[in-house]
Amino acid sequence: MTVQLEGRLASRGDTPLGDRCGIDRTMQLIGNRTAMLLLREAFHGATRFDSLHKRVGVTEAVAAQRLKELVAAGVLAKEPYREPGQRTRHAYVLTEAGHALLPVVTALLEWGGRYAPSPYGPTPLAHAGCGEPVHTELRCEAGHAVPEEELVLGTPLEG
Amino acid sequence: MTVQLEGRLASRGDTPLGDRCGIDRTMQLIGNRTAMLLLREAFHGATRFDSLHKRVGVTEAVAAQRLKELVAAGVLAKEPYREPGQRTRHAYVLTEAGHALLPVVTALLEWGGRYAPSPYGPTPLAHAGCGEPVHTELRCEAGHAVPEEELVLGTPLEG
DNA sequence: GTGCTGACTATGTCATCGCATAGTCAGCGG
DNA sequence: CCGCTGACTATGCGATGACATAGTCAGCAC
Repeated sequence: MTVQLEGRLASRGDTPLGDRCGIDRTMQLIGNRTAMLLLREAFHGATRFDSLHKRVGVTEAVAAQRLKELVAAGVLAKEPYREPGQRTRHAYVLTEAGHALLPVVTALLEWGGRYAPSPYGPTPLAHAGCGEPVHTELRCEAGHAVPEEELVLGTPLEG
Repeated sequence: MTVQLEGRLASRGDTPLGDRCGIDRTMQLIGNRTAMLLLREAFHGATRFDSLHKRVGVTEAVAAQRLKELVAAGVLAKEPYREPGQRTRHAYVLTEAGHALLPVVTALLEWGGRYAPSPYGPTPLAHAGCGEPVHTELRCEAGHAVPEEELVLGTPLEG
């Protein structure tokens, strides 16, 4: 019923993990509502400050602050671009680390659609190739779907 | 390079999504560091208040508050139990909605291990069945791995 | 060089989240 | 019924995050 633990983790008693844990570090970097919503819009293809702040629905000050943090975290990069007849502007684009956050974003989206339903209903994800619904799930490199009770957590401190 | 949008979402201009978005609702319910860390410990099998608050490393007041919120959100349930020779206590156990958060937690863990590295190294996930490393990824119901550029987002407001 | 627009920055205020310390409360052992 | 322990609750304070309003700044159009 719970994740299996290995090595030092298995008998850590009640000592806190602190920043040994990747969840903690991730949440400290990008674990707030506004950052996630900015990422959502980045995945939707929004790149301009104006568009991002309006679509997320926060004030410019907050958007500027969060975007600065996301750039500092290496999740977004500021790239100069110029449209014809326009001055040079900066686009916020997802870095590799940013793109790697897609499972986080989709997992939050799926869960919210199912367990925090709204009058608007869930937002379905689909595969462009075959049209089938898409889910965020655990798979091992051998291709097996991994249910919770078959998940083993190693410890980073040994070996 | 970005998620493809369908229907009303495709041309929403710069209007905010607000709580039409499952990401937003999820983040409002459980989108803070302490809640995620409490869930981490719940997945590790911790059920008792004392254990949870110590392992997460927050004060009792904060743990009590967050646990109350998680119970209200339907993610944890308080269940009475009695050990022999002990008085009745309450265990915090994951509900079905709570278990459904596993992909969120593992996605955060994986990302942190890779892109917010610590001196302790990443925490590897493995499949108990075959020993292979496990990843949180997007799959369609036909079994295809879905890369970002093949992901289509529907809109909840039509049909 | 004036105006316009996109992209911020500044200020002030309020709510939320965290910490630290201290207090409460229930019930079993003695 | 006294004390201990686990599980909270209360209070006070500082940091963070949000909002609203207003100001700045760069550069192209004219």
